[in-house]
Amino acid sequence: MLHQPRNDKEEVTLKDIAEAVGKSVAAVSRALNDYDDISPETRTYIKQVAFEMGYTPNLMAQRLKKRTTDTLGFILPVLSPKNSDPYFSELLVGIANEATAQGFDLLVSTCVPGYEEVQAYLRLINSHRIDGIIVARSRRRDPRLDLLLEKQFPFVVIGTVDLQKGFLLVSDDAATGARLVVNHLVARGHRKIGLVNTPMDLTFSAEFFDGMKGAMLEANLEIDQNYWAECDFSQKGGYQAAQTLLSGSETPTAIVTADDVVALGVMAAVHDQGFQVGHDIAITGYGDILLAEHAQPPLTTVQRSTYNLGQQACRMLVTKLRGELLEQEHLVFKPSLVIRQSSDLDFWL
Amino acid sequence: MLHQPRNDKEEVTLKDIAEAVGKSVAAVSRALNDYDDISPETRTYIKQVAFEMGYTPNLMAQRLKKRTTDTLGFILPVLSPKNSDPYFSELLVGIANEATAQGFDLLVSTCVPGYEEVQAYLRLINSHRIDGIIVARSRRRDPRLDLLLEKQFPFVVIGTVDLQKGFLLVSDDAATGARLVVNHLVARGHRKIGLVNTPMDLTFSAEFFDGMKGAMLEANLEIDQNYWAECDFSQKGGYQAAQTLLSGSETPTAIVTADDVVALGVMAAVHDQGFQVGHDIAITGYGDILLAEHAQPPLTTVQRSTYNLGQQACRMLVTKLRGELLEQEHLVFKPSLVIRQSSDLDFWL
DNA sequence: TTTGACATCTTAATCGTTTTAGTTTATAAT
DNA sequence: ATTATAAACTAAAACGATTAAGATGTCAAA
Repeated sequence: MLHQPRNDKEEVTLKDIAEAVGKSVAAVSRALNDYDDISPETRTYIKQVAFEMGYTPNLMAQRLKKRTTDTLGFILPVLSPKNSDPYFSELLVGIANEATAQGFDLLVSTCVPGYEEVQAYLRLINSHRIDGIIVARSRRRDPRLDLLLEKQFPFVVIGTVDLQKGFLLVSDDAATGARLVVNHLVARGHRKIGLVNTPMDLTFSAEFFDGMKGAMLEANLEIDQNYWAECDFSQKGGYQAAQTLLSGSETPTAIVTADDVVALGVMAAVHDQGFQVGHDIAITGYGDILLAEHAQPPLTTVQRSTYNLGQQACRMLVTKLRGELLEQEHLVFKPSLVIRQSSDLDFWL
Repeated sequence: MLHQPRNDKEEVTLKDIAEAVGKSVAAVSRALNDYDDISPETRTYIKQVAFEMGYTPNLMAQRLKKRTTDTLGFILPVLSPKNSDPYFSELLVGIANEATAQGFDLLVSTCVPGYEEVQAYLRLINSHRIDGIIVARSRRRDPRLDLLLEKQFPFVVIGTVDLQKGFLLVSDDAATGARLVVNHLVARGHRKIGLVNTPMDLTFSAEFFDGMKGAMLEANLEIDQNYWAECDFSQKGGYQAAQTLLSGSETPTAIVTADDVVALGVMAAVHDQGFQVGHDIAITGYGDILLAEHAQPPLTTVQRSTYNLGQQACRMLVTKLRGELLEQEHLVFKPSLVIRQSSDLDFWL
């Protein structure tokens, strides 16, 4: 008997298959799910017929019954419509790729950080839309984490090494990254080292700052108030921060930044003030985005495998959701320094 | 009678509310959905109790019953893990914001363009996960569109003006953009104008090329084979393309590109070859990404409201899905020229 | 012949909604 | 007193899967 793929609008259901093969709906369901109380012959026959009829399970029915959605949530913080942080793009790709590989869907929502944000998380976790959520760019005293912990909702955090370790965590090691940068600059003879940091309420920025401070102390240096600014993750922010940094009577010989995009802005400002980047003033970034390599001059930066951060975060969360054993709940990637010309031209000849 | 919000793990269902208020499940459902065969008093009472008990509808049950998912799909093409195109980031934010505003979820998947891609679309539309899909960066003879048309699946296309108009369409007008650029350069006295285009199988690139060719013809110019290259959407691609362009005996006095990120690469290459961007060689981009404004020198480019493209695409698709009247099925944004120093320094004094 | 074990299936309940087709009650019209 | 109409509800059947519990038949052992 040949079963045509149904090409009308009607959807093929288990019931249709059951009628076609002359068995019960339960038998068909169990056959398709490889239960062993269905004889091998019937099983292959049923699968064959299901295939011929073009059966695809109704996900909503499955999800209702199984009380699971096989979907992860990710909320993209959006500062301004145009602002597209390469960090989040890369993270998203890592997460989405891994989700697909694991058979999970990824639900993406957006939100401007602030009060609304918690509401957005609340909506997402209260409506059975998703099984778990990925939180990126964690903050100190992060209300999102409080909420998720309180609601006992599964989640993984990307972006800090040092939170109260009650949940899954994936991060690069910002402090070590900062140390690498400072050590490099100090070895080149720099002593007046400025900092353009990202907002200090982010755990990343705080850890970066601590790392830098530590490395500076070891070199008997400290972070001068006059060489210290803070800005958001944008080129414009970096540009403006650098302008104030350079407005004083003395200028630093090196400027460390906590983000590549910010560094690009700093480079532009330094250039516009008549300095030669890499010669008069060394500049470093963080992240090693694609643009860093082809900046003018190419940007010394800290390599962070953002894609892997997203991928591993997703993998860990899925593993946990499946109830499988997780070898480690905290994953920290060691960063490495990528030395390019923005800090490698001839100083102090 | 006071109904406590239930704080145990159990979910509040219509049945719970029904028992609490002493009415039937149907009455509760109808009350919450504002049917007019429930008396105003009961309706407000039921709503009150539902609120107090912390009721949130089970989405999967609703979706199963209503046979709709209130979810849109978007497949992010990913060339390489690190490659994060600002265009797609901005598009995504526009789409996601509008989806949220319309009460829709957004499902994001990734895929490397090619054979797999159609499979990814097929999976998505076959499994009742989404009600409609947003297709970006359309191609000539796009297999994705063939598939969607064949399956009669609702979708909207972003990125071309000129397809067989059987579906929803949102686009900027690349041809006009190219014309603006060429007219500007010609007015500045340029006659040897090179082109670094993006891949010609994209409708965008083809339309850009046509626009440029037309404008050149009107100025009695043509696109010289020696000044004509093609590359993918990356700074590296632009860098390499520009290198081949500049390797000949004669060099163009202006290089038009079809993408800002590519333009940044071209600028780097031009600079590295010892030319001064904006003075020796004018360079233009397309898109007006944030980085364009702070490039060195700031990049002349075509303003495209990518955020709005995403937003409107989403809005149109949702309107269509709701069965509401759509004033127009094709929306084309007129681009405008943003003149900056990369094409505006002193030539031909 | 009875009993148990096993393989292979079926019945029916369930998930939480929505919706169709009534039912009940009160009030108004005949 | 009967009938019609409307208001305010309810019962039960969906939606399409999964699954617990039970049924049936076959075969071997007691």
